Amino acid sequence: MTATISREQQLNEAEAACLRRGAKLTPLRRQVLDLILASDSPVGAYALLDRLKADRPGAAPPTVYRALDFLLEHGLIHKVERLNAFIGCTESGHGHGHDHDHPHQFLICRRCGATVEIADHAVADAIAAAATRAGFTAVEATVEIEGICARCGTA
Amino acid sequence: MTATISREQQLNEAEAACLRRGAKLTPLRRQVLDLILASDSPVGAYALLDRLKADRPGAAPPTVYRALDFLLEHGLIHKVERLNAFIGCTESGHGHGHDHDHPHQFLICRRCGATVEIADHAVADAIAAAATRAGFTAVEATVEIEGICARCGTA
DNA sequence: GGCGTCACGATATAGTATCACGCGACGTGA
DNA sequence: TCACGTCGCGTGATACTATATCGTGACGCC
Ligand SMILES: [Zn+2]
Ligand SMILES: [Zn+2]
Ligand SMILES: [Zn+2]
Ligand SMILES: [Zn+2]
Repeated sequence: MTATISREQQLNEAEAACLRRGAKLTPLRRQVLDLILASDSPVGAYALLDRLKADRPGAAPPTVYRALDFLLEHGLIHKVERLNAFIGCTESGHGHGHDHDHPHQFLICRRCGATVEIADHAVADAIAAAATRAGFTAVEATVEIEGICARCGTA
Repeated sequence: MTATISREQQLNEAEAACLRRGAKLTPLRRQVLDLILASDSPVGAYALLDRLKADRPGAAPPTVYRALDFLLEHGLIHKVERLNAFIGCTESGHGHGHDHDHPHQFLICRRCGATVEIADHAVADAIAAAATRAGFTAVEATVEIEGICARCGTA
């Protein structure tokens, strides 16, 4: 399990997921997603724009933001608020496909910048309980944990 | 308990807390903190700047960002990442003073924008446990829960 | 063919945050 | 008393992030 999936394969799965939802993963959107998946840490919109310009000289901020909006909307990527950057969703292709908005948390390494997505039920439950206790109806939660990753901690 | 504290009193407590830490709550910093406490929802840096300009025509972005950095560093305010805005820490004056960096979470109402800080131990513990399980050393966590507040939910 | 929707190009602008330089106030020790 | 370092802040420029607006061509539908 947790076998490494090729980017090509991820893209194809994403395309299929979009079709199931009645949406289209156009070449542009596919390319932006590919650029995000190709990076091992979260990528900023303007970094994407720069890379995009190599292929599409006419690309401008709205070009990339529109693609990002689409990918976010369909759960193919997430935004890391602390970094103003975007990262591919790793919960796809592991059984339950792309939820539109599944509970997730990020572990962000201060030293190397590596950011991994986890989906911890205990955290999600504790958050839901805390919200309820405060008379609050939780819809979604941003959880971004900063610290030192295993690789950097043992080095 | 949880008696309402006047802003004046909060400011004086903040000043005392700074002194204890060997820092100075200068008039400028005090004024920025006052503006933040005066708002019932998180305030953006440029909104603060506009209000600051009434008193200090020369104020510029660095003026407010330097004050914000100081206030953040000393735990007097927090940043709400989802909103790019700042809010006073409500854990002060309730016994344990201003921790430099205490665990906290935000409940952000989608309808009215009201944002309240909570300090739920179960959430903090669940996050610490999840991080440990992943071999990650957590240092601090951003937790921002979006939904509908009690007031808006019952209306 | 007329029409609505959608994806995208293109230009401009808004909103958020930092850099770099300088200067005066203050404390400290020679 | 003076040289020196630190700190707080003024000031101008710049970088970085995100959105508004208008136009146009492709496509599906009737
Ligand atoms: Zn995900
Ligand atoms: Zn690391
Ligand atoms: Zn607080
Ligand atoms: Zn509300």
